[in-house]
Amino acid sequence: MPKKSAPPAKPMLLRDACIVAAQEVIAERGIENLSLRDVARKLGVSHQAPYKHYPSRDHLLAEVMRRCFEKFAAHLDAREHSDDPQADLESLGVQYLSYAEAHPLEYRLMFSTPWPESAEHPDLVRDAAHAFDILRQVMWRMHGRLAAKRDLADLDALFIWSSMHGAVGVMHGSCIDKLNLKSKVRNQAMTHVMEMVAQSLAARG
Amino acid sequence: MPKKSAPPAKPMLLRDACIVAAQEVIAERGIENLSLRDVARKLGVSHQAPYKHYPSRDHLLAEVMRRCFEKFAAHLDAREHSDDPQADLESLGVQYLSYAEAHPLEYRLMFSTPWPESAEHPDLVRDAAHAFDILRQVMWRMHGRLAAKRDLADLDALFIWSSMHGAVGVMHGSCIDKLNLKSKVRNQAMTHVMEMVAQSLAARG
DNA sequence: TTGAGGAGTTGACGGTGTCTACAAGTATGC
DNA sequence: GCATACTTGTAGACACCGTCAACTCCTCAA
Repeated sequence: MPKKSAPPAKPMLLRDACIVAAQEVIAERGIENLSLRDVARKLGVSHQAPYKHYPSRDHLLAEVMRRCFEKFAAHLDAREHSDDPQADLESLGVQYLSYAEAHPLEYRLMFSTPWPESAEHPDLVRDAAHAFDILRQVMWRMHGRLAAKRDLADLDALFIWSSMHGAVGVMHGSCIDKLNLKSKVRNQAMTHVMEMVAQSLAARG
Repeated sequence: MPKKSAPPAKPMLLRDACIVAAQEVIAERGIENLSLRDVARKLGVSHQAPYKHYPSRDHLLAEVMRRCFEKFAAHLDAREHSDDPQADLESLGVQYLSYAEAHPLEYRLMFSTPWPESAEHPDLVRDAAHAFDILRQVMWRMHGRLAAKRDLADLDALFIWSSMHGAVGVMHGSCIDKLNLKSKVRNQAMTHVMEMVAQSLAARG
């Protein structure tokens, strides 16, 4: 038998440890300051060891990103579900924002960092699409079953995502501090965005 | 007299040439692949020459960013002005999106790249704030003169900016290609976002 | 004439990603 | 029992990067 039958419980310790260490470095000093040598040092291992598990820096980064999407989707799924699509959408929005608030660097990594060559990382693509599908399906439920309304539901999903994503980018970005806005305004901004989105959906009936 | 009176027409060729070259590199290969040595090579000059004009890489980058904001604000000011604030806002939105479309890397540089230490770059801060004020003043006009409505106007401005910025980030980002959306939906997405924003503003009267 | 200072040069240092070669450990096949 | 291959890790080298320091010109005012 040339092949062993699914070697169970392979240790693969370093492979996972690299991810954890990379996440730590990113959380501490941002994506742009992540270096594989840092990761290796943090693990007390030679600077070349990670290359045995990841062909390149980008491959490690892609795996980190993929796990972020996985965690992100799980976070969205863990919302307070509701039979009312309207209420479900609202709790989805709250959950989206709370993730961005709690993990700003992971959020930036997922949505504001150029992806590595995507063809080489199908798992990353799959898990990213799955996260979006959560929103998509809420919108499908909201618009009813008619296939004709599918396009409108997708458009609305993109609009909602845009507003949430934009609000996160604006409020957590570098500019916002420099616009001398009242702190009262800044504190209300997120909820104002959510209210306006809800209003625009309601206005159409 | 210890100070010469405003030395006119200082050549300062290299100083400006560095900016132009840096913009070219960014336009060709993105911000993360910009290196000062690249810039110097492109100008046929030693790798240390740029340091005579910029104390560090970040200072050069800050100046590039500042000029982006300057150009961006000028682009917004060049819109079709209208006395009707509603129409003015719409043409402002169109202009915003057309800039992001035409200069995606500059846009990313301004709004999705961590800023260098801001205290050292007051000019950057000033020019960035000026760009936002264009939107802000349209909203002030729309809400009338009452000081009490200033906060609401600012909140609306943040909402509008969020939606536009988010739409740009979503539609020009890495994810959108991977969600198997109909191309019809993708083409309509931007205008749909603008319609929804207009609707949410109108719904409140 | 001189000398001070700006512009640009060369060289070095430590950091980085990546390539290649090498040394153990471990499983497999005969 | 032993040779073979594969895995996991090490060490060294290379090219590139940002930055520091010292050096050479060249200009222009005193």
